[in-house]
Amino acid sequence: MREVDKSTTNFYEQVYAIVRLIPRGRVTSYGAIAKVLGRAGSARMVGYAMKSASLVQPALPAHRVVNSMGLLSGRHAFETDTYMQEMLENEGIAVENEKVVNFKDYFWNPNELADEL
DNA sequence: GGATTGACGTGTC
DNA sequence: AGACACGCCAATC
Repeated sequence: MREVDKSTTNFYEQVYAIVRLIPRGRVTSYGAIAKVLGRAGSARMVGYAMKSASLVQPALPAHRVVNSMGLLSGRHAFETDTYMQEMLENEGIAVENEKVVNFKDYFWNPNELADEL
């Protein structure tokens, strides 16, 4: 676990940094990201940050971030409510009924790259 | 500056 | 299995 800056301003940047590191064809959860940031249990903050991520450039692969159940909870924040699903399917991730199929199998743990942060 | 809100998570009932 | 409750903490009103 790398030491993270406690500055709240950097909190968003930390989130963005991790999201950008998500490999293609993989997904992760808000809780996992929050955990890396030392805010385990505060996954809401991650989601909140992601909401503003739409304004960040380059655009983040936010479609690869879902909740712990693999549900595309943030799909509605995209240009179209189907954009997120289509994007995931385009990367080889099956999405059924608004949630990732075999989510556990596609799950990417950001803790593995904590050293690079 | 207190109250409300939220792209969540885990535990109970 | 599905519904409900509570905690978390920054941002926004």
